[in-house]
Amino acid sequence: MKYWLMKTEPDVFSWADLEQKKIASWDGVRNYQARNFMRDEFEVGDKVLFYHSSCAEPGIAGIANIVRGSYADPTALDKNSEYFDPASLKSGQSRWVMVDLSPFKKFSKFASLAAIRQNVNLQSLLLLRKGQRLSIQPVTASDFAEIENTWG
DNA sequence: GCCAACGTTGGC
DNA sequence: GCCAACGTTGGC
Repeated sequence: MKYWLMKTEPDVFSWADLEQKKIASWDGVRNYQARNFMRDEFEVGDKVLFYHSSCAEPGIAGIANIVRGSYADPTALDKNSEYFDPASLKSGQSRWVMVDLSPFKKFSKFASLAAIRQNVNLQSLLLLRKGQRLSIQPVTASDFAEIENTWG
């Protein structure tokens, strides 16, 4: 089983939205590195730290489960979608993929970015690296355990 | 709203 | 294949 961190703007899609939907398609990823993680490495059962970004209090709200592996993201071909990708339409197929996930556990205490920063055991977390903008990041088993044990 | 740090695009 | 210009991310 692998561990990941996935960023989302809560104004667009939040942990509460995930709990309400039960199963959500993670569409709209338009970055090759992030796509390749989903396409090549994501497996059903992987665990995901659900991260709220670009908001008043950035941080991890809970843990989600991958319930379906990667498949074509159809929004790339949809002219009316904000995620429309002209290059995909031109080639006739979406070059982007998505996965499905479900809520697994809401954290008992929200793991704010500020609090994560202060944890001496999490200093190698990619999220804390300067200039790190990847919306999907791998997380080590030990970092995942530290986060779950501290805030889960 | 600012801006640093990236990623992508496109002319050459 | 280089690289300048441009666009995006995301914390603050």
